[in-house]
Order: sequence, then structure tokens, then C-alpha cells
Amino acid sequence: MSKNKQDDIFEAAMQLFAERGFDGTTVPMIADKAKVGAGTIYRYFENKESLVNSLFTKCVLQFSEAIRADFPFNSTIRKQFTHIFNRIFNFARNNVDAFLFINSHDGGHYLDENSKKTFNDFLDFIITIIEQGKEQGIIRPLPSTALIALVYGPIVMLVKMMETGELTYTPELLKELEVSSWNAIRFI
Amino acid sequence: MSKNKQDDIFEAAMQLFAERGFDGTTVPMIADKAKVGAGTIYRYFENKESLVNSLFTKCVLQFSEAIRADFPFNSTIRKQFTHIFNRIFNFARNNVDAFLFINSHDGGHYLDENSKKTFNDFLDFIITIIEQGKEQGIIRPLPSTALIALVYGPIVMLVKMMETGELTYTPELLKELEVSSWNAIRFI
Amino acid sequence: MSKNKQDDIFEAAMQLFAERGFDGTTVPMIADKAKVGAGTIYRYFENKESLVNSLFTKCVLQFSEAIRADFPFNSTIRKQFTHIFNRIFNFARNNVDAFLFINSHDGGHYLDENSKKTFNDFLDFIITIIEQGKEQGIIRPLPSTALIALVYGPIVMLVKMMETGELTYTPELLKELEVSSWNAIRFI
Amino acid sequence: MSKNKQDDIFEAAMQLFAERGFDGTTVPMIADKAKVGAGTIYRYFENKESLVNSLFTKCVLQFSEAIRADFPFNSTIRKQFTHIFNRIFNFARNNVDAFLFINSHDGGHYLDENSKKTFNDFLDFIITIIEQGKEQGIIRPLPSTALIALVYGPIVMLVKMMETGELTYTPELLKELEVSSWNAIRFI
DNA sequence: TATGAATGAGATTTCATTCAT
DNA sequence: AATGAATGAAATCTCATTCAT
Repeated sequence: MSKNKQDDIFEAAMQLFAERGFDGTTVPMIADKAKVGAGTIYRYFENKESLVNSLFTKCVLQFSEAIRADFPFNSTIRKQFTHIFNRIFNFARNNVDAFLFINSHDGGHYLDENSKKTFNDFLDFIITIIEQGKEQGIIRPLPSTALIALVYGPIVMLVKMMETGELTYTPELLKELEVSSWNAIRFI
Repeated sequence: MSKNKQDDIFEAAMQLFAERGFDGTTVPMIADKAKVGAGTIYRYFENKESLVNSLFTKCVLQFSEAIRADFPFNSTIRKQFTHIFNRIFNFARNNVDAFLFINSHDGGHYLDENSKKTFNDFLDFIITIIEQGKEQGIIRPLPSTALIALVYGPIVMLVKMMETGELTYTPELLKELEVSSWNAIRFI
Repeated sequence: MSKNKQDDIFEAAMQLFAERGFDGTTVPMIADKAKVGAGTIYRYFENKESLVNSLFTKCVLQFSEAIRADFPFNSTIRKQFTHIFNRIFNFARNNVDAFLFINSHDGGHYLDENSKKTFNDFLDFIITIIEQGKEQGIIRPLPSTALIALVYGPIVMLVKMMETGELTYTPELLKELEVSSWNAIRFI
Repeated sequence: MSKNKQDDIFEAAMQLFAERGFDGTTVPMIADKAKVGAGTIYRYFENKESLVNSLFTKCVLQFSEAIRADFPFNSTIRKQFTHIFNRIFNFARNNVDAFLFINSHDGGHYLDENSKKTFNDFLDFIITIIEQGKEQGIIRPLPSTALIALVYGPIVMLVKMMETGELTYTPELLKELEVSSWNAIRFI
């Protein structure tokens, strides 16, 4: 594994949390996968909850960063949508565990306020774009949260399906899905 | 509660599993909420896993039944889509916990083969309809699982949002969402 | 053992805490001695600290009650002293573990405010008597805490010695010790 | 701190053992207070038990030495008593932690035979003096251990009280306490 | 020589399950 | 049939000790 044990622990915890959930994952499971002693985890994290919260924040920030980087602020809404859709999808494909971890753990009873805030900050960014699209009459005049659900909901499910092998990724498929998602929210 | 303790246990377990997950829910929690003794649960279910599997199967069958009842086999694909969409949404709204329980627990490490099969049987029904739509050139020629994700993914997320209060249900909104979902999968 | 498990746990904990201290006693040790499962202790006490605090308060109250019962408020200071000395000693002899537990654990880092207050309430009772003796010119005009130390300090040590067998109790010895203790604090 | 790490460790351990007891003190706590690495402690002591035993023996020897130095073997019993009482008290005041450590730890389950013997050797010295006093009819004819308890018990308690601020030291108070203690054990 | 990160044995605590009532 | 007190296996977490640097 890597030289950095904290990263090994993060990586192992992420995979396990994504697959089995927080409560279904034991600390020794994480230690085994990370190839460290169980006690070592407590040198890096105060407790299991602290670990999941650190991990959640870290993953959300990475995710958020991946979407926001090179964002075409001066482009059309249509192109901005493509950017966001592709970036989310690519992040999800390259970081399956991180993506599934984020999406299966938001709302968890073990997440602290800071973790929830980090996640909401990211959503706010998306909402801002959507609001602009609605103002311009390009995106359907539905509640922004509903519009997010129309686009984001499929992605979560699609990534899960690709993970289980129920669906196979191809660049062409991605392009088609992007069109479908846009069709769901565009005006007319 | 009701006169039937098994149903009380089912109801309590469903609410807790939906909110906290299987591993985050303890048997005493279920007993408390069901207002029965912890030991009583073991008179109705062999163990906690057996309970969750019984519950999952029961919920999926109810769900499946709600969608399939009065299915307009001789109608157009468009009308069949409306039927399915509305039925799923109505089931979800009237059985929030059951719906969220089903959707957060498929793939759980505690589900047995039978539970998974029951769920897949339901999906197969949906897939059949979709395949017909594709054959008729009315639905976009994407993999059926992808088409399911495009429609079902948003619903799961929308129901969660309504549950947390991030989104408010209105009949008008439902109609709009149905259109959006159809737009996502229809050919042109 | 008794029919009451909470008392069995109290008794076992008291013996072990008196002998090995709070930090030197493990929960399984207590469970073994009390002949209960380790988990049972947590049905009666929230945690180990809660157990030691409940036990401390209980023991101090019993101790305090033993000293205060039948207190000869209208007697001479000399007779009141005899009462207190004999009662403390008899309590200590009949409840060696409780007495040693109380005296080795006051000031412990695990005791909460309530426990400390209960103990101080008891000391205040003794101080009141001593103050009266000083006012009457019968007891030496030293700080009350010092006077307590002069009387109580030996008792603690004597009881320990009797427990280890370094000293053997006899009623005659007790009488002599009472005289010695009185000599230490009386005026002239 | 000093140039000598072993002494730093001794000093830190003594303070912590005096305040929190052996089992309530962790090796990292000692290392922190001594400003050394935790591993360093194991260069000077085989293990934690070895440390506490070395420390105990060291403290008892210092204590014993402080009492025995300049002992007025040819003086009266009364003067010998004054010597011992004052020396104990002064040692205790100048070495509060050492004194409290010695007195709260005799009988500890972690002390080895050698430690206990060192402590008993010291007591034997005191006992010899007491026996002489009894033979001369100057000290009350009680068991020697009881006489020790009558004098030593208060000192331990008084020093604790001075440490917590419940009692304030003055030279005059010390003189009075010496008289009180003598009164406790003198014949007549 | 000195360190402190790493460890795993053992501590505390939880909880699925049993069983006497 | 129903209960909930009791249990002990397994979870979380701590800390004495080691060892690579």
C-alpha cells in the first residue's frame, strides 16, 4: 500500500462504507483492509464517527472540486449542463466508492453538522446554475431541488448499475444519457 | 397499535430500517417502537435477518402489486408510462417508509437470494414494458436498465426530498415531473 | 448470592474497588465476583463511572446514617465524641470494604460533583460538633479540619491494619483508642 | 527540566501516581509530563511495574533517610518523638507528591516484595522507638502498630488537606499538632 | 541514545438472542 | 403467547510495549 497510513485507512473505510454502510462496517474490517492494526485507526481519528465525517467531508470536497474546476461560467446553460453532467459522471466512474459513499451516506445519523454543510455548499453551486437556466427560460420552471433530482437521481442509479455490471459504460452511452437528462429538464 | 403484533413489528422495523438502515437499527429499538417485548419478535421471526428479509419481500410484493394492478395492457406506451410513473409515485407517497426501505436496502449484505429475486421480478415487469416501447420506436434505444435509472432514479430522490421537506408535493408538480421523466426517455 | 443482582454488583464492586481501586478493577472482574454476566452490569449502571459514583454515594449515605442515628444531641461533647468515635469504628469494622472504599476513593478523578457533595455533607455534620466543643473550651482551638484529621486519620489506618492482620480488634483496645483520640483533641 | 531523564521520569511518575494512582496513570501521560518520548521510559525501566517499584523504593528510602538523619538516640523519648513528628511533617511538606505516593500506594497490587520490605524496614525503626517509650512507661501500653496509626494517620490526612487547601500550614499549627499527637500516645 | 508511530491484547460497552416467569 | 432480564459474543476503544528511524 501507500506510505501514508491515513490515506490507506481512508481508502479502506471508503470502500467498506460504500459497500456495507457505516453501521455494517466494523473497525477491524477497516484495519484489515487498510493493512494496519486496529489501534492505529485511533491514532488518526478520534473514533469511528470522526473517521466517517472526515471521510465524508474529504470526498464531498474532492467531488465538488472536480465539478467546479474549469467551470465554463461564460458559456451557455446548455454547455454548463454538459460540463456538470460529464464531470459528475466521470468523477463517479473514476471514484466509484467515493461517489457511492457520498450518496448512500448523506443523511446518516452519524454525520455531524459540518459534514452536512459541506454537502449543501456543493448543492448550492448546482442550484445557482439551475436558477440561471430557469430565469433564461431554458430550463423548465420546476423547483430547483426537483430539477436536481431529475438529473442527479439517474446518475446515482446508473453508477450503481455499472458497478454491479447491470450496465456497461461506453462514451456513446454517456453522450446519450446526457441528452436524456437534458431533455428531462429543458424547456420544451 | 393494531391487534396484530406481527404487523406492529413489521411497521416499526420498516420505519427504523428506512431511517437508520438495517445495521443501525437494534432489535430493542424495533421492540420499543412496536410496543412489544424484545423476545416477542423472536416468536414471529427466527432472527433479525429473517425479519428484514420477510419485510423486504412483503414490501416489494406490495409495491409490485400496486404498480401492476389495473395495468392498461392494451393502452399506448405513453399511457402505460403514465400509469407506472403515477403508481410508483403514489405508492411512495402513501408508503414512504416502505418505499425508502426498499430502495435503500436492495443490495444489502443481509438480503438473501429470495429477497433479491423478488425485487428483480418486479424490475422485469417494468423492463418488458420498456422493451415494447423501444421496439415501437417510441422510447429511446438505450439499454433498458439505463432507461429504468432515468425514470426511477429521480423518483427515489424526489421522495427523499419530500420526506425531508426540501420539496413540497402538489398534484401539479407530479404532472410536471411525469412529463420531465417521459421527456428523458422518449424518442425525440 | 442474593436475589437482587444490583446488590450483588454493588457488593462485588465495593470489595474490588476497596482492594484494587477503581482503575485497577475491570468490569469482568466485578461481573465474575457478582456472578452475573458482564453485560448485566450495564442494565443497572450506565457505565463504570456511573457505578462507582452510585456506590460511593450509597456507601457515604449508609456511613453518615450510621453515625447520625441516635445521636445524643443533648449530651456532653465528651459523650458525643464517644458516640461518633464508636459509631465510625463499628461501621468500619462491620463494613470494612465500604469504609475502605469511601476513604480510598474520595478525591478520585472519576467522582462526580454529587458524590463529592454527599461526602462533604457528612463532614459538615462532624465539623458542627467540633465547633461546639471548641466554643465550649473543651476541644483544642485548632482548625476543625485539623481536628478531624487527628481523629479520623488514625481510624482509617487502624481499620486497614485490622484488615491486614497487623492489629487485632478487642473491645478493650477500642476503648483505649477512643481515649487516645480524645486526648489528641481535648483542651488541656 | 533537568539534564537527567531518569529523574524527569521519576518526578513525572511520582506526581501522576500521587494524583491518579498507578492504574489511573498511563505511560504516555508520564512521558508527556517528563517531556520524553514514551519509548524512552523503557530505556530506563523494564516496564511500568518496574518503574513504580523503583520509584516506591526510592521514595521510601529518601523518606526513611530524612527521618533517621541526625536522630537523637541519646535524647528523651519525648524529644525523639518531636524529631520524628517534625521530620515526617517537613518531609511531607517538602515532598508532597513523594509522601502521598508512598502512603496511597503501600498495599498496591503492583508492588513487589522488595518494595513492601523497604517500607516495613522503615516502620520497624519507628516501632523500636515506640517500644522503648512503652518500656519506660512514657507511652501508653497499646500495640505498637496502633500507636503508629495514632500518630501517622493524622499526618497523612493533614498533608492531604494542606494539598487541597482545606488546611493552611503555619509553624504554630505544626507545633500544636505535634502536641496533640503526643497527647494521643503519651501515658497519662 | 531517543523517539513516537504502530501494534494487538485487553479494556469498556453494545446488542442479538435466550429463557424463566 | 408474551415478556424483558440476563447473557456473552462481538463491537468500540485504550494503552503498555515495541521497533524502525
